[in-house]
Amino acid sequence: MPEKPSVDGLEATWLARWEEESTYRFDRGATRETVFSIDTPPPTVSGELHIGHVFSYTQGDVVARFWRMRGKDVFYPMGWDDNGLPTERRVENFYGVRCDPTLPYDPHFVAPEKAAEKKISISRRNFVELCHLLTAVDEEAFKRLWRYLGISVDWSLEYTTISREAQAISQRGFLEMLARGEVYSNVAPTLWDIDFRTAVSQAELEDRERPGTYHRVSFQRADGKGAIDIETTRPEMLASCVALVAHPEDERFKGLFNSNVVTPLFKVEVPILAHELADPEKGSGIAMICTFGDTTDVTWWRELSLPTRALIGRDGRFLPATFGSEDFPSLEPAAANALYAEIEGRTVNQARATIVDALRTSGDLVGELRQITHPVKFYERGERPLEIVTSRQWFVRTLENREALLRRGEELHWYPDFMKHRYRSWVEGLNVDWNISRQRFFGVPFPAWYPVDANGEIDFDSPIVPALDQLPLDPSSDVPDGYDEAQRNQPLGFAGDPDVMDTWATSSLSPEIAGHWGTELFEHVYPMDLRLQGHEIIRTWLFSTVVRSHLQHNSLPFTNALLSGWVLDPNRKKMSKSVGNVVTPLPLLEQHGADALRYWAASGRPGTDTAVDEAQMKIGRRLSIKILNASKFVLGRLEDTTTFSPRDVTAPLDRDLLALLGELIREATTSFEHYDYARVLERTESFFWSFCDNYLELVKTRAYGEGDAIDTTSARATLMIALSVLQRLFAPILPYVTEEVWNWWHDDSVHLAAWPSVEELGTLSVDPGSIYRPVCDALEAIRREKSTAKVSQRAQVARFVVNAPEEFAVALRASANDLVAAGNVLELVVNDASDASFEITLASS
RNA sequence: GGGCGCUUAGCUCAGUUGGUUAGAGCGCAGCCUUCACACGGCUGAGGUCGCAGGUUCGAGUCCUGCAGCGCCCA
Repeated sequence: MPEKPSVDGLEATWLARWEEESTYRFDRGATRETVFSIDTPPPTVSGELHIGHVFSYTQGDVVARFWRMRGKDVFYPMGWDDNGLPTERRVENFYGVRCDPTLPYDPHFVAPEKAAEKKISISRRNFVELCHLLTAVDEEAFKRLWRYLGISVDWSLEYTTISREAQAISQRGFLEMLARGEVYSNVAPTLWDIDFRTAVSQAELEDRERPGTYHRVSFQRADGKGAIDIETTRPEMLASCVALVAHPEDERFKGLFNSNVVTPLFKVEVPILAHELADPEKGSGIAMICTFGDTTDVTWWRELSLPTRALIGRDGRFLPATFGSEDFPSLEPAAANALYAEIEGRTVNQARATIVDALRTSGDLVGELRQITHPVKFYERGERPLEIVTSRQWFVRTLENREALLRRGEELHWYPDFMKHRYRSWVEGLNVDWNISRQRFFGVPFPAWYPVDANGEIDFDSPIVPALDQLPLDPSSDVPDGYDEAQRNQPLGFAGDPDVMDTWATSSLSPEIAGHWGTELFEHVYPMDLRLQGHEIIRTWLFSTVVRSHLQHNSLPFTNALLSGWVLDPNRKKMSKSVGNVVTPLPLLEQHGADALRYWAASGRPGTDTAVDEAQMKIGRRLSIKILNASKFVLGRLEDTTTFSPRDVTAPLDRDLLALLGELIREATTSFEHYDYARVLERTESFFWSFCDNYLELVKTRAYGEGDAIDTTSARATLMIALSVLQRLFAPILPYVTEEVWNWWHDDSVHLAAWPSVEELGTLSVDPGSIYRPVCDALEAIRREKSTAKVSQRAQVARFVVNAPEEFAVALRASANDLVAAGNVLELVVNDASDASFEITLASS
């Protein structure tokens, strides 16, 4: 035990020890009954360490540590989500490169130290190599942070989502879904980011308020009986207009349904149709349907069985089209083609200017333009509005499983419970199947090839798939059975699937990847006991994991979901890179210590957003120091700490302290079982301060001074027992300081010690608090008197008269010696009275 | 537009099934250099529990409506 204990430097000491002794190693021989398995988010290793990580992972670690002390074999792995677009983005910016899949591999390529102004184009393989290189570096940085924080994962269970095993598992999952018909490929309207040149899923959408302009455009009725005005923010889509639509109950348009109008400029005859999604309040109450201006267009197109006249290409520019053809009818093809020639190959904005000019010239633009603000759909990582592009994609059937997925949501235990609404409203709002293919590079390839017919056409409807034992594979370099490499992309040969899986398609298998699906281990850890994650990824990670487990195993992937809140900046504002208020954890860790940051994180209740609060960290640090000092005081003068038992606790005050401690244990245990770690901290902390301020003060003379041997033993035994319990109650939250003080009197780790139980306190037969509380009240009265008189707390009290009701009086008489010693009281008089009152006479100094 | 959460002391938050004078920490003020702890201790001041109704012997807690803030979904 150090002369002057300090919380500084505990991390280095104990990290090394835990590593050396494999304190947190999972017992692979454990059975399902004794295992507590945790599915923790594989963080995106973007190189940016975030205080939000500290917050959320600490909350999970606290829970893991509790279950470990409860005697569970805790399966607590850690993974890194290194595949996918965020990594590609980081590699592009970090090295100043861009992937060009048409380039050949350069085995001698060395990435520049610093990104140049102009991006270098490199081959797909070179690009993927850089992704591996950089994520390995980033993962080390994350790992250091995790370890410093004291996260008790078993690092031998570390995984990455781009590893060969993760790829094999992802590909197996895909092939089994394909075999069961749960995944299909289709050419369909797809949400498309024109900058990233990839499809994105509904889960990756976000609405952003953007200014827009309503253009009122006039459509002539085909029967020549006048015109219909529509309002649109996307006049450039006019060439792909396939219908007008109004609400079925809208009296203004009821008589016009199923009659035709002619589009201005392109002169295409289109019907007026009815659909509930048409909003009578919006614009002129009647809208044009184009293929495809937004997701509502897709719904209308599908539900009203409209033709496809898609014109936006993968680069966001207008595709070639010939009016007067079967697909693009027109009453005046020559004029339509002449105008279309001006927008073909142009961007959306350029085309808009052209079309608006033409409408103005033709007189079909009615009235003034009207500025509005409206929600526009963006890819969450994107900078320009999404377009809807028709392309071939793989989809997982989520829509037809909607009801079953809703039931899974009900089956899951949510902490906090109200978070289930997030899941439910998301599932209820699904309107397209889950698109899992991405036209990108650093991801898990689809394990499929397609036959190429004699004309060189690819037959996407008959994929050639490998056997499971051939996984993982890459169809762009591996060859299907029965073919050879020379037949790649040749007539009567084969073509590999060019896409990679969405990153959620991989991380949705985190239980399978972490638990090594296909081995016996998986049977011992799946379904996981606990999923831990932030609430912002309910619709992505949680939802997709539930989908995959439901389809693959007909089960929930985990029994309980613990949702952590957001971390807000010190001013309670959302942190974002663009605002520049993102807090990095390392300086805070170094300044306040890991236990202090954990204290702050554990104060945030499940699901509750919490601001970065250095004051709170300082309180955590102060608590840690107090634990050091109190432990030192209790243990410091005893040579033997092993001989005390609850049977030695005989004094009424001591028995009552243990009774109160028993209540604390009961509450802490129940709270932890319901993942309410914040309450455990609050109650334990409060008990501990009272223990230090009151109990220690009351018994220090009896325990360590001259006195009656039996009473001394009773006090010492109580101190030992209480200290042991308190150190263990704090251990999940403050692992460093508790390990330090535990080590002063134990050989084993506190983190492997048994969670405190009421049984270890023995039989007490005391009404909890019936003695301790009145005695504390009396002690506080003495302190108040001395404080008011502005004298030292050590000042002598000549006479202390307590007028007390019977029970109060009994309590005081039972611990009169302690009270007299702690208050430095010369004469204590306890009188029976109906109401409690104190008379304190200080000794003259 | 539908839904969820929050609103309690200057600040951050507890308040479990309705039950005495509503709690904690920080901050503030005063005091104590005390033999575990000055990276400390003791004591104190400070609240018409967002607003308006209702149920009840009794409401911070239950019900209805409203307002503000935040979020989810469309």
